[in-house]
Amino acid sequence: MSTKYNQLQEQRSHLPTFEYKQDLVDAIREYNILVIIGETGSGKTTQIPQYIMEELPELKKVGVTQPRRIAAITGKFQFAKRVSEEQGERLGSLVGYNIRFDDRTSVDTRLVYMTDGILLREATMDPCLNKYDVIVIDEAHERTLETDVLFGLLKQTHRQRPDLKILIMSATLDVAKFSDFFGECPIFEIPGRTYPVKVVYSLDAPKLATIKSAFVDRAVETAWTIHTQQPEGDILVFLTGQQDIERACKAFSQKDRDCDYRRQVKFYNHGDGVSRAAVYPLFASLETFEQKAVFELPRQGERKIVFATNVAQTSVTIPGIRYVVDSGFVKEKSFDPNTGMDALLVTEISQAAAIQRAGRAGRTAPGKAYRLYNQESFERMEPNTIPEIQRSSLLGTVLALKTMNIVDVINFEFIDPPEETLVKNALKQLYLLEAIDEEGKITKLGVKMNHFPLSPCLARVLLASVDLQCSYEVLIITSMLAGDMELFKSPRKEEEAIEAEKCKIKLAHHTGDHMTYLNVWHEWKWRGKSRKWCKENYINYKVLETASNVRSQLMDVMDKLSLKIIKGPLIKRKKSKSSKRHIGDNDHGESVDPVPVLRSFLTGYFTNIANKAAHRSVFSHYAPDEHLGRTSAGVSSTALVALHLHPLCALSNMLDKAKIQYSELDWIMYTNITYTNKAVMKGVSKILWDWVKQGDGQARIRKLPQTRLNGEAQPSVEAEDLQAKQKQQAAEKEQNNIASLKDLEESKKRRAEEIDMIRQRALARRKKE
DNA sequence: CACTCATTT
Repeated sequence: MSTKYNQLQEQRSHLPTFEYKQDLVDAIREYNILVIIGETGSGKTTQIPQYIMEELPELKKVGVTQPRRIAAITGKFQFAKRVSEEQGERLGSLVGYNIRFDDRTSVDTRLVYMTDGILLREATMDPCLNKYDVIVIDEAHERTLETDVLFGLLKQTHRQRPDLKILIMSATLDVAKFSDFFGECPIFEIPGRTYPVKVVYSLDAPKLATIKSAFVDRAVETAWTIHTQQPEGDILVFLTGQQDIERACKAFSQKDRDCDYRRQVKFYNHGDGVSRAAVYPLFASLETFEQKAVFELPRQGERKIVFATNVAQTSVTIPGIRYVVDSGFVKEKSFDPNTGMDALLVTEISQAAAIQRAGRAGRTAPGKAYRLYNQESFERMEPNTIPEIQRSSLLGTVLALKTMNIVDVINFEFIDPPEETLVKNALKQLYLLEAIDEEGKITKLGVKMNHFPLSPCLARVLLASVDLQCSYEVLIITSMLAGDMELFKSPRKEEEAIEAEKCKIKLAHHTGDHMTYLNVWHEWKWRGKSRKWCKENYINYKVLETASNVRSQLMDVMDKLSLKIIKGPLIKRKKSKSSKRHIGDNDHGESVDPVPVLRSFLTGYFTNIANKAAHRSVFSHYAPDEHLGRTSAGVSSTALVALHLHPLCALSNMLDKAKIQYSELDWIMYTNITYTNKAVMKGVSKILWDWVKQGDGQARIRKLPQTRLNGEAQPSVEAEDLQAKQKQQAAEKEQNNIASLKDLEESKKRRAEEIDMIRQRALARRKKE
């Protein structure tokens, strides 16, 4: 061990941080808040926490956060393990890590690496973080939602516990902002170790906007030019999504097949003979084994060309990349508080992202980055990517803050405050879910909801299911929905696609997706949780595997809160001639009654209901009044936008295969909605209007105007007048509701305009400083 | 016939 230990110590002394060890230690001793700029390859993540342990014994417990688990486990989990070895200890004793489903710490652990989500959760329970003497926020430049909330909390904590050492570690982006936020604290800079990257701009593309329609083809062309004219080194091409990538891979492979390498490849030094291209797609939803190939070395005489999404920008590092092709675009999600929907749009990247993408070419040797846009376009880009907190639903965040008794959430000290409407939207939703009261204070129910690692809506559903006596079933469905990953695969080969459709139909429940999920779970369990069965039925094993983990975690929480897990009532299937066991049936030919299950879901999603148009497979959102989803013109925009079923929905499938008729559909509830080029619903089940009427959700909606959800002063007389007026309007609207749905056809044009407006707004939000 | 980038408790 001692030889290895000595070797490791020797290696440590060659890292760029080593030179600054004493200065760093002095700075940490002197200042309680410090910003550290550490470039890639400086060794900051592994070394600085160790310096604290070695030189500052009075600081007993050190917590270091990372934005992703992948960093804590695979690639860089090595760092928890590595640091342990460097300290001559076993992982989990002196040095450990704590991520969801995997806590590797003990009472003796001094240094713990964790995800920022874990620390945020701990902070909700103990805002002063009394357990720790040092908190290190690593990769702060990534500005995850969790990091941003932690910033605000740490600033508060600092006032109450000035002795807590706070270290903000970031790559060289926007650090003055961090220092300003933490009272102009000192900034410490450590150089990194990367190779120079030459940036090559496209000369014939005047504006980024003009290449938007053609960037895939242009990216393929550029990559091909590099492949045929540049010396050795692999190529990484940044595109936006699975479809782009698959198209690009196909086009590039075709060129590769058509090419006479001996004649056409100008610059060639892969040894002897003819070179070939090894083309790989890379995106997060790719199966693990498919992803693995990307990280293997190319065969002799081959050049690796990887077409990737943004995963390759931050989450994974591919060895051997010397050329980067940057399309200049990214698919970005942004939550629109006016409609309550996520927009997923192809948008221009920021300068910071462009720089980061280019940097991927210089990890192993000097490299080149080809931008498909010109320098002027680069200069006109936003300097930084809009932080996640300004384009996400803040439902969970606001619930967490309310749990910490922060009533005035609007004025919480965010480093980059989100738009007020974003916070207000979350406040209203939380009130409707009964998580906060009229005064904006957390309710008992809200406290319970916050215990669950779920979106507040799903947590509410789970709690409702306990009262409705079907928590066993709802727990399963909730676990499957929590990850929002695709359960059913959609293979690209035609024969396979047909097979996959058949499987989906076989597993489908007539009420829609929620019960279908339950069917899938039961079948999977029936088959001994087999991976083979998943493969044969075109089901994502990963989804069921994580659902299984989530389920046991949720069960622990339910136990702690003394919530009962109750099996729902069964219904007897009508006698059929065949003795074959039906999907979802038990051994006695009984199946789960869908009614209590769906009513539980409606408790959390009663605002997500829609009604089908007369003769088309299009739905119209039901907005009981303008408090949810309203535009400044006072028109409920969601109500005007046509909602579509996602092609993977059970109902959509059954409609296609004529298993059910359009006329059988009336009201539906959805758990998820996203704009791409239209509004698409996922997680859709049939419901009855009676259930909506019987719930107390509608009454709460009417009470909204008299609430003070951010702890504002008493409502004025004027507001009460407004409330009375709105009450009347709501009643009128209720009556006109059915009639107004018939106007759907007429409002088709307006809807198209609305969609356009919403997209414009999403883009404008990006543009806004 | 049209489909969701990336994270995480």
